[in-house]
Amino acid sequence: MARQATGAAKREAAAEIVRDDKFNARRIELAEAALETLGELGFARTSLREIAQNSAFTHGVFHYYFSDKLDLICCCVRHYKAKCVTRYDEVVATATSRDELTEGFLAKLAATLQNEARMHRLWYDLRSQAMFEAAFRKDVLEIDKSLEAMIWRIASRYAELGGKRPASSPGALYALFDGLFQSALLKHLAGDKRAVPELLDEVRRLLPTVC
Amino acid sequence: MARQATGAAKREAAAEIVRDDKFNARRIELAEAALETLGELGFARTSLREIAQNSAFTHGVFHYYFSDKLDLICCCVRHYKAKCVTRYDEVVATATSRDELTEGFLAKLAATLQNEARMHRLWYDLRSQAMFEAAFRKDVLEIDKSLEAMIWRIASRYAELGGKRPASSPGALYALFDGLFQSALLKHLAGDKRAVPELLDEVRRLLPTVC
DNA sequence: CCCGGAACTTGACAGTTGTCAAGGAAAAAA
DNA sequence: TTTTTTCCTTGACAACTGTCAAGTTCCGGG
Repeated sequence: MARQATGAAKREAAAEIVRDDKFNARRIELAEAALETLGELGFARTSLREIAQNSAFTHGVFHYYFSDKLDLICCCVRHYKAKCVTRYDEVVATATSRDELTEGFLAKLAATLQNEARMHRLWYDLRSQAMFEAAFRKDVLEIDKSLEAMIWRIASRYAELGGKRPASSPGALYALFDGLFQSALLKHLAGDKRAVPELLDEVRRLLPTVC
Repeated sequence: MARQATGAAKREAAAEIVRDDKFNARRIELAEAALETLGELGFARTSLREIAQNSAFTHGVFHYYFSDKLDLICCCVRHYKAKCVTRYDEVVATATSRDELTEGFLAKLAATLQNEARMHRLWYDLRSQAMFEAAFRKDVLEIDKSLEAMIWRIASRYAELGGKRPASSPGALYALFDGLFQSALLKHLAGDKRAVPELLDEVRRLLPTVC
């Protein structure tokens, strides 16, 4: 009897896990669809109906899987993070010289700026929203910290390959690169063709002086 | 007859100028009122009616003086600029040593972060909006350039007082300080008491290394 | 096969939005 | 004063918003 009960309980628990997994998988599907529209229109102009229309889902589904709009967008932000934070890790892991690391980093940087401009402007948009909407802050601050760590890994490795140590704090380094990227992104979106090469030049010049 | 016509034309032109001045003055009054609500709620959550309710005006006036919502907000941004860009000029003009400049700069920086957090989060919000809304780009890029020049004036003076030259480009310097400020602002708004002192420490440490 | 619940659709709701037009008040011109 | 122009208020409009509840479809367990 006890065994049976345990068996039933186990099966039930397993079923619940499966259900939860399915539930979460669907949430991520929906979040990914939402990110498309958010990246296109920005937070201010994006409505749930617009998201639904630009996707294969109806607007009701979003309310089945998310308690409200903020919940959906928080999920989007968290999902975005996972993709973003490991972008340069391969370059860091495989580079065997300062030059190799520099060129690998710059190549990815340029590709990101050109091919994923929409996702990144959304990131800056949501980070600004976090200054108004407390519900976003926890996730945004966490992502910011992850990005800072990502930059720090690059800088540390770069310094290591030159037998040095980074010359400034993780916070300052991240501020520098993030500021440069943000500025270049805006110029790029404004149609300035020099934005990308100028960013690359600037970073190329800066790397040896900060690490 | 010719004299009369000229006189009449002159008088008419003068009247038109007066009318324009009054018109522009009113626009700025309205923009200033709008900035209050925008700073409180952010771009996404601010409606014309909300702006009107938080001010002494009715919502119709805004449509009398502005062609549409974007026109109003562009005017707000432009007006904001004028206030912002000269913030540190007095310190730069009066400081007679590196220490004096440093302390004056840091004092103003801390005061800005604490007392004008709302206006500055609005600036970051609108700069992000410019990545989506082309109508904002021209003004935003122009302000960004003015801010870069403002930082450059500080750095140049700081370097000059030490008999040196700034060690990096205006763009990189602005990116660095802007990035640090943005990050500190977010932390400050999130209730992190260490945000302000940490920003000051970081800037104090950084200034001698970049100039 | 059937049935119960999960997954999803649809339509409606109350409230808000930007915009505009008709009209009144106030000021300037005559 | 009267007339005309400027300035502003008010109310209405259609469209859109987030939310929800009633109903439908689908699927797995019994």
